[in-house]
Amino acid sequence: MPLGRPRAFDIDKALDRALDVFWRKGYEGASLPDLTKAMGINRPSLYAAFGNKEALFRKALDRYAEGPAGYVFEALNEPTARAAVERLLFGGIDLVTDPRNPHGCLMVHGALACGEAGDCIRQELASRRAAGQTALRKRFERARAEGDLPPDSNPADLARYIVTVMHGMAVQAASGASRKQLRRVAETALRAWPA
Amino acid sequence: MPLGRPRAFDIDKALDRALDVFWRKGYEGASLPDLTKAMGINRPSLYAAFGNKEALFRKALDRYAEGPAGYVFEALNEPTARAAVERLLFGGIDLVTDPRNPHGCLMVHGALACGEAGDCIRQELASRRAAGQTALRKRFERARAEGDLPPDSNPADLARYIVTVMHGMAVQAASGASRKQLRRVAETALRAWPA
DNA sequence: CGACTATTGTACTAATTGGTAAAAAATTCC
DNA sequence: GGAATTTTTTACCAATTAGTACAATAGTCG
Repeated sequence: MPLGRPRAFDIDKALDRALDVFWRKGYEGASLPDLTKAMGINRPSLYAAFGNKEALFRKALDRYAEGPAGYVFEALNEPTARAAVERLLFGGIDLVTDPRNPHGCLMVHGALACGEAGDCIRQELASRRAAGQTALRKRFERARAEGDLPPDSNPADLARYIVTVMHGMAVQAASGASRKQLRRVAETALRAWPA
Repeated sequence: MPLGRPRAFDIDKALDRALDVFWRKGYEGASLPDLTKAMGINRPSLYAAFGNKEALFRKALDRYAEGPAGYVFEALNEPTARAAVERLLFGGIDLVTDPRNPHGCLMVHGALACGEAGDCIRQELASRRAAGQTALRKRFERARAEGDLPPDSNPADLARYIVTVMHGMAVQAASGASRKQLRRVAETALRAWPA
């Protein structure tokens, strides 16, 4: 039980609200009034609890990775590369078209192009996307070593291809594509999968 | 020869500079000082010549569509659907990785997520992307009617798939992917093409 | 109760945002 | 050489940006 006046809001719920705002408007597009209003707190409370806008975004990003985007880790643990890819694609579609959330992917459109103020976050997102791609490549390398993928397949190329399709689908979702439409995209994309 | 004091700058060159700034920073991320500095003019000249920031962006967008993105029209005029798709993919890669330009696609990351101020441009970009996808679908419908695509192929799905890959590659390019890497992505994507 | 500690609300700051008023300057028309 | 017209320059505006100082408040500890 901490000392001093108790915090009057649920810090996790507030973070969820902040995540929602960043998800919908991006890092630079989300203003502090937007955030504080959605979080139901005033500005000094935000700064006391989260640091500043950038730190708040990073915490929201962590929450995004562990929560909504958590399916990625499960996908990588599927027994076969094919199963992993299917789960990645269809799980990703469910995420970026979830009616309860803003459509699209925070890691893609949180800060894809921005002014100097957001450059640091832009790089952070790019490096997280790259990390995801690397994890997938490693999964494919393992699959090839296990005979799950043919010896002439290229894990790096496959990983980049799958990630490219996923990012493209995030753009599609942000533009209003439906879950059904994206599932057909995923099925088409899977036709490129090595036999 | 127009009346009054002659304009001291080349309006087309200025627009090219503005396009470059928007391309690199996005609509909201590009500030007026960014723009005027790059264009080499001061603010009232910008407003007199282009209207306002939004009108300037729209003109830059038109220029983008006719100039750098002009390959799309040529691609759609290729004799076969397969040739059109290849030209679309590899031409798009050349565009989004052109060392002379900011990496990525203005129509994708010009305003993917933003505050209320940019919402109008966000919709404009989404509708232009949709228009491109529709044009591709029509091209595929024609191809199927001509026997160039198998009767059981789905033009709408194929168009959405190709556009998705292209948008994904734009994200990849904005994150630093090389031309060579994206060409391998395109080759992988083409394995999904109907025989 | 009183000391201590942390959060809250209000009010503020300095810088930046997009946009403009008004005068000076450069050209054409008569 | 004016009069008319348009662009340039400088200076400004109101609104918004992220961030903070400070006093009031609400708790725990002794």
